[in-house]
Amino acid sequence: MPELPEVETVRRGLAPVVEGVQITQADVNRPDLRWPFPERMADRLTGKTVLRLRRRSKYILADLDSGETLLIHLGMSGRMTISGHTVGDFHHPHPAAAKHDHVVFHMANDARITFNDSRRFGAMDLMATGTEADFWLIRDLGPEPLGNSFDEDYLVARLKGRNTPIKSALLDQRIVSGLGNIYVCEVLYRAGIHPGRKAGEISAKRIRSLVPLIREVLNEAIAAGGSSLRDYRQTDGELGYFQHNFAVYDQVGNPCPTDGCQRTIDRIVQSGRSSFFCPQCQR
DNA sequence: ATGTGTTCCTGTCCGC
DNA sequence: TGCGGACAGGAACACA
Repeated sequence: MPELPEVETVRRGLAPVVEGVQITQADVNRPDLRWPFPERMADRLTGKTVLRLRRRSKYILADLDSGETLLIHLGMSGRMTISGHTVGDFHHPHPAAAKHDHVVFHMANDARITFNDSRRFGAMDLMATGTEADFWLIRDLGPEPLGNSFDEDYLVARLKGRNTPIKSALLDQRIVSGLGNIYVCEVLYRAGIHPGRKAGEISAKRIRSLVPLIREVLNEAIAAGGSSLRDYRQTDGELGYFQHNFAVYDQVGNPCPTDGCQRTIDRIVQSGRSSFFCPQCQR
């Protein structure tokens, strides 16, 4: 589920609770998620202080005072929740252990961070801090969509001659990293581009228009605390609310929100994934 | 190299 | 209620 805005929301929720705080204990309740955990992961986390929480694409990076960085990917169903801390005048009590609580971080400030992932498409790994450029999970990622190296000229050059549908191209993390199914659908709606259109056949002008729209959609979603689908929550249990702003995602049969458009939102399947769009407004 | 389909896993929902 | 099938925020992998 989590795309860039959800991961950023999780990072922002966790940061004030864990930055500068020691991990007193790490419970690792199974040997793997999508891949095996790194050797002696619990030992390499225990007693270490989290210096800083960063984000790269859909990865949360926790820099430790041991010189290692913990990488966390939430996959489709990964969740991180905080308990044992106080927000305003509300104290979040520790809940009972739940099914699929795979890793639990006990912090020196009595907060507890629980990683729960029913589908186990998530991942955790450790790398030497500062070696992102070479690290297998990070090295092939394209630019951050909210960063300076992602711009109109880059996207035009990158999509030139590509035969793949624009929907697939924007989901390709090597081209731009952080978008997922929801936000690609929303971006293409705002750009008026049909998801099935071949990337290389779209005019440079229309490709250029995608760049500010990608930034706009992601920034709006971050401001809304991400999208809460099914039971996704922010770290403090609050719901994000960007899902109320979906124009097309999961809106099959609902009216197109464009003024004067009489059509309803349609769905097609592209490489096994749903694309939602307005057949009138997106060409 | 590029494009496409499959696969990992669990949970939920919908029709019968 | 039960059962089967479709579908779900990701992305590596195998194969044409």
